[in-house]
Amino acid sequence: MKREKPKYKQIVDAAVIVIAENGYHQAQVSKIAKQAGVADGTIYLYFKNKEDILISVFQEKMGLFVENLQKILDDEISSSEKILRMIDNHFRVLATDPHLAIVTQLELRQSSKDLRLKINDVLREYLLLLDSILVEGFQNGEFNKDLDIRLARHMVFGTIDETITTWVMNEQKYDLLSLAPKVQQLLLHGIQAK
Amino acid sequence: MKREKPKYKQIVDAAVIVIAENGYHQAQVSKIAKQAGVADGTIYLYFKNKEDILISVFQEKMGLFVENLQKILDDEISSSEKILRMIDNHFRVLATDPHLAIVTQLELRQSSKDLRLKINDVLREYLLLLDSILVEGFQNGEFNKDLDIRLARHMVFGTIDETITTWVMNEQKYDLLSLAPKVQQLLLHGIQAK
Amino acid sequence: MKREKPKYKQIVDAAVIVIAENGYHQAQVSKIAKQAGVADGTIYLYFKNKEDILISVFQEKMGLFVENLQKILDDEISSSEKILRMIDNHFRVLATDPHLAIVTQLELRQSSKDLRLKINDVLREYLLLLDSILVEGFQNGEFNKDLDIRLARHMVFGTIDETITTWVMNEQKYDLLSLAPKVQQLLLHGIQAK
Amino acid sequence: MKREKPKYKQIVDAAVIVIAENGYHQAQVSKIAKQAGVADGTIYLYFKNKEDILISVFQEKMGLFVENLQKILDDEISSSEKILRMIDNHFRVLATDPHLAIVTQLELRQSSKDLRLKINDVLREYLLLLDSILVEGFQNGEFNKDLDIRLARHMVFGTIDETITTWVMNEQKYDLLSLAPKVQQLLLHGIQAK
DNA sequence: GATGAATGAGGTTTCATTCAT
DNA sequence: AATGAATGAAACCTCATTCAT
Repeated sequence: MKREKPKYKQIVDAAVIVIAENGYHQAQVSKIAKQAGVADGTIYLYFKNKEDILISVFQEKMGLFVENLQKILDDEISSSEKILRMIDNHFRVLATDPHLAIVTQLELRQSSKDLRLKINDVLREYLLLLDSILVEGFQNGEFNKDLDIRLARHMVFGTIDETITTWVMNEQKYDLLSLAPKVQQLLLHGIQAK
Repeated sequence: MKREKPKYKQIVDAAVIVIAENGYHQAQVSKIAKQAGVADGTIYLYFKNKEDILISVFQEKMGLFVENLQKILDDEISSSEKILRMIDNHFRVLATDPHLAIVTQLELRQSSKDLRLKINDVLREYLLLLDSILVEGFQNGEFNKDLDIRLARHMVFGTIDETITTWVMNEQKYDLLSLAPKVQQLLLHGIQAK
Repeated sequence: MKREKPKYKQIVDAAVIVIAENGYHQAQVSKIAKQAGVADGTIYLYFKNKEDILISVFQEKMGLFVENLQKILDDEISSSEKILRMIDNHFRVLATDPHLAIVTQLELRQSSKDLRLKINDVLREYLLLLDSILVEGFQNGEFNKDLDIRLARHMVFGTIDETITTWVMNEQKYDLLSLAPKVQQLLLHGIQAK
Repeated sequence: MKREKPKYKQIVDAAVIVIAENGYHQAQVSKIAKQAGVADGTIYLYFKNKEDILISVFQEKMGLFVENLQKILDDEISSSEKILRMIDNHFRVLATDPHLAIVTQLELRQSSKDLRLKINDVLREYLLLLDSILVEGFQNGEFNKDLDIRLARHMVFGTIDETITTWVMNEQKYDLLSLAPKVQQLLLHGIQAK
């Protein structure tokens, strides 16, 4: 399993840094290799091509979100509490890793449609977990039954994403985490049963 | 004023079509020129460079949104009704022009960070109008005063954007307009005073 | 018709010189462009890709052989005389253009199987003309009827080719043309009716 | 003497198979190593570099031709009969080993001029034996004294080579050996005294 | 104003070879 | 003797932009 080898992770981490600092279109393979401390050719022992590096970046890092969210789902807490924690987790992961925030919110979105479709496959897993919280909330009466689940998901994810993207675009000048409670309140108010 | 000359609009319209049909990275200047029925060099009589074409696309087309939204603001109706109409307008414009929907939701997002910052300047005008509705609603007691205006704006715009992007990614297979009432209900429920 | 433009021929001629002087694998597109006095990109206005340059070299230059051979065929002379003149023409063209001789006999043969198959299509035209001389000679009784036409063609072309290749490999140190009469005698003796 | 070690032959045989099946330009050292069942690095214990493998392929396999031809020369038979047997041997060896035929007639000819000059050194031994038959034939009056020995050699080898190459290019679809008698007749007719 | 031929910088990927184990 | 992970040089082609006509 290649992704357990240290160099695999070295290269993925290097890619995040290089993309964040130089921008997607200036993130040449040679730069990533240099940052990772390996030769250009070594990259191709661990990745099929450049696109494969970028997908791996997303998979590896998105894994953090999914893994944490999975744990949240397993806890015996109310659906509302799960939404709260999910938002907190989402904000916290990106607030903790400024490079990663730039990469996911701005840079990786410049990738070709092809690459973004693959990235979406990774994202889908995350959104499915979100859906399962929403479904649970509908069933136990915490959330408003009249809601369309798809739209509720759009609202939760769209609000989070827009909030973080704006924060990144403003060069992370203010404290993202301190926005979490208000976003939580806003979204819960939007979906909770009256 | 160059942008009143017929060729200016010809080229902007050609750009929308070429980008929608070929994708952002396959939208070469020569293709746009051909589609517009002018020579490559002619493009540079009307635009400073390629980026300038893309910004103009956004400005020209965004104009539709802003213009309509301005009219809505001028009407003597409740703030809630204004939000309703704004959402309807946003959905309607993009549902009516499939090429434009592809360009704004998918293709232009692949542009460089620089370009997207400039696109955001254009978008800001639209978001300021949205803000003015929200402020009005707070002041006249229609909307929940506890809300952070910035976050409320993220929620409204993020939800709309996420909903439309998902619709475009699904190849516009279902009827977008029929989702408008539910999105309206969802968002109003989220921001209205209790 | 691109191949009537002067730059097309400029580039083809430059390619012959660069390949002859540097060898097939050292004939980079940039070198050919420099020799032709044009920018690298200009090459691609006239040729689809590098392979296309090489095929064109062969087509353009092989054209000399075929054109001359066609004229010989049209003359009202004996079949033996036609063979004589064909050999003379073949030797003369290559003896006159040392660069071309290196390219056709040594360098172009290093090309990939794909390219060589395309080169063979060009060559086939030439061999068909040779066949038509042989057929005529069989029919008018000048050549030995027992001969298999395919093998006779192999003998004529194989002998000529081997003779010239050896001459090129010996750095064209001796006079190729002076070998022509003996090759003619040898081949005619081999195929003439007793 | 390294070339007596089993791995030396293993690698040479692997090279023939890999080149025949993948083509010269797709015959990477790593593929040859894999086919031979050794590590990449092991190749370099037996060969100086990749070119050395290819020269060795030619030397080892050409040995078959030379060895057989040497035996033919030692027989007490007429010079014409020796030519007959030489042709038969040449055809037979390649008809029997389709991989080898592809390698010698098509793939190795794509090698660099340098490599081909070295291959020619190997070939020279074979051509010298051919020359000795021709000289013998001139001296004992079997062959036409007027012939230039060099050109006669070109004719014999060129015809054989052209015939076999055409056969390989036609994917060895017809029976090569059955052409031998006609080629023999053709060449003998070309060189025999009248 | 309009043309379109010409420009030339820049990056991903392959693969022969090495060398620490 | 044998391994195989690591190296790093090298080149084709695209396309935004210019400028002579």
